[in-house]
Amino acid sequence: MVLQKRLDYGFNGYQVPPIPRATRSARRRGSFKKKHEENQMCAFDLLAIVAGKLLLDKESAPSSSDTSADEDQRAVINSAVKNEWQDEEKSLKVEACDQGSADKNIYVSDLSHVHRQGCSSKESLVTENGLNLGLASALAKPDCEERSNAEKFGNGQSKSEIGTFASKVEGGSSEYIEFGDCKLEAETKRAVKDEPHKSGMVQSSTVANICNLEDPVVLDAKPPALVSSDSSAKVPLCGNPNSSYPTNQDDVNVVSRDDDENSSGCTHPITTKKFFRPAPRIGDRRIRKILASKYWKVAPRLKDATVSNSDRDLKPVFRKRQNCYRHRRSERIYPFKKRKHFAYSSPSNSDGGMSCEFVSDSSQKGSNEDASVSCSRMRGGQHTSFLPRDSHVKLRIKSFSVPELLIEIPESSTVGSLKRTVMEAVTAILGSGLRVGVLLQGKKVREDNKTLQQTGISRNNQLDALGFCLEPNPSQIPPSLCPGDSPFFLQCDAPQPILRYPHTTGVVHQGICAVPEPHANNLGNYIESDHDSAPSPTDTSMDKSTNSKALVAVPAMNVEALAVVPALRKSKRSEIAQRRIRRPFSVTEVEALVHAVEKLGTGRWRDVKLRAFDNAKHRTYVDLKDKWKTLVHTARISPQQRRGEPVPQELLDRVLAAHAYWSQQQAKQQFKHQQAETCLLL
DNA sequence: GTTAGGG
DNA sequence: CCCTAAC
Repeated sequence: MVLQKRLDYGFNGYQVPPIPRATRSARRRGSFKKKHEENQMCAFDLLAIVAGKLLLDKESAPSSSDTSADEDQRAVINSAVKNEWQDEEKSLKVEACDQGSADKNIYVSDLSHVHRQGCSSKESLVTENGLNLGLASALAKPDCEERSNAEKFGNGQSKSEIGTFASKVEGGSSEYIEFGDCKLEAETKRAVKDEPHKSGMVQSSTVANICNLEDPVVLDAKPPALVSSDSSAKVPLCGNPNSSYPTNQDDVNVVSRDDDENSSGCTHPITTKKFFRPAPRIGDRRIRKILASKYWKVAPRLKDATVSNSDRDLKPVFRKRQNCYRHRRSERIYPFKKRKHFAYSSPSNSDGGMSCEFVSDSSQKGSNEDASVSCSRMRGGQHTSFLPRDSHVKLRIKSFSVPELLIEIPESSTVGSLKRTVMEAVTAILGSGLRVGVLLQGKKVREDNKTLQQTGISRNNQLDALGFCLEPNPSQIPPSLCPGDSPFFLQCDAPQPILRYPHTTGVVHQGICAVPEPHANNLGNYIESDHDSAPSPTDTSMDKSTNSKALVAVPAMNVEALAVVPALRKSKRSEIAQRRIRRPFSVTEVEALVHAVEKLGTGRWRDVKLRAFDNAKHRTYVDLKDKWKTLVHTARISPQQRRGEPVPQELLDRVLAAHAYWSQQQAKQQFKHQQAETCLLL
């Protein structure tokens, strides 16, 4: 039997960094690190940073002036992180940053990373993803392994639940971080007078899931939707029913363009068909069990103030989750078809100098007045140079949730394998990069070049209507979509995309969150696969708009809802690979490749790389060799059989010609060799 | 570290 | 795009 579990996690608890697979050979070759560095994901990083901050924010509210508690917590986190990363080369360190009584935060920073990025250690740095992972792992333990460090956090602070810990992330802080091509700046500020925690993620049967059309069973299951119960939370719908994948290109993108693309000076927008191949029919007759997402929901919050203690909120959740685990027993893993799931590409790996920026303001609604316009708190220095000179819109993103996951795993799988599977799924999704969509009044704002003022986002009364959603990255995003002139603004209400993760299909269906509100009916989803393909019904969800699952970002007011952390297997971390994102060659690149091969011939891939792709860091000579291989193949097949961005026939002809020529040369060489040998023998 | 080829 | 063998 195959079990399908819908997993809804608060983003906070599920920040999984892209973990490169360190194969033995990779380690041996020392390419591990390089690969790792190549896998930068700005979009995700951004989110992780924000979420990570929240998660790590000082547990205690502004009232906390207990320095010893700070120390304790820091120590706890330190040990947790250390424990989590002990097998890593990097050293993590927890730092406490005092930013005023109301802004006490604890940061964990990967010093080496910081250093590498050239950031001043004095910056309020939030760790790279790694930290989040470590913490998440720690937090997850109570769930899957009895007690854990997570609880220690709380216990030491008279709070004993993760939720509580997470709920205290209200603190304000400023963060600056640079991820290669991405420069992020996040500023948050504690709103001292937060409204009572009243809302959280609750389930709503009114909102169905966006499910894989291929799986009627799943569709029928209609897992509960995750919606905000916070009446005050106006979460714009995320996603657009009509938004097929390509349209998303217009979405604000946190990532910068590819550097190597610039050399070509030409970018190629993704064609719709590329991303809409219908999910392969699997003929899956297995019975699938859809587990209500509630079991996986994170720290649901009760609307009424009766439950002010987030601890209480969390306990049930953990129990449920524990049950879930217990019920899953098996001995065999159904490994993910990872390649199928790494289809998203993240443009974040830009080699260029473009930097994107993210400014977040945490002003609460209660203190929104100060949130609308103000630049006074902008830090001086180099970072602000990326900020608009005019009035600043301050937004606050309380949390993001990881896109929904549907996982199939044999009943006979072990719990451990389930964990690994989930981990892989999450890693795959997040590791592939996320994009951020901006919604205003439920409508997607696609004009990336418009100013906030022009779109009306900057208007105070519109801030509440502003929403963000996470979307998996398309296989390729026109670099141009990340204009350096558009700083990123995010707000608290962040609906989250839903992701289906059927391992059998190898196709990820992505639904974008929707809000149960009647007017808010935007649904969007797309199918992504690692293959270029004919357009598939972009509306796996549209047809079933009612089925689309709503995952509403945690309302601005509750943060604790994010405490849920799925089981992470630190010990298996290294086994969870992060496949490089797929980055189809553009015609321009093909052109360059062909030209170089014409000149240098096959078999000199390193030279080809140096000659034509020297500044395209993500193109290794192996990539070029592989590309040539596929080019030759492509040239030989009929145009109808070709997929992906069409390569001009002229180029293909040259490919064949060059291939033939150099093959001949090679043959000649061999012949000569043989002759020489025979001569010697004679 | 490169190259070649299977997956 | 990954992985390995072979050099």
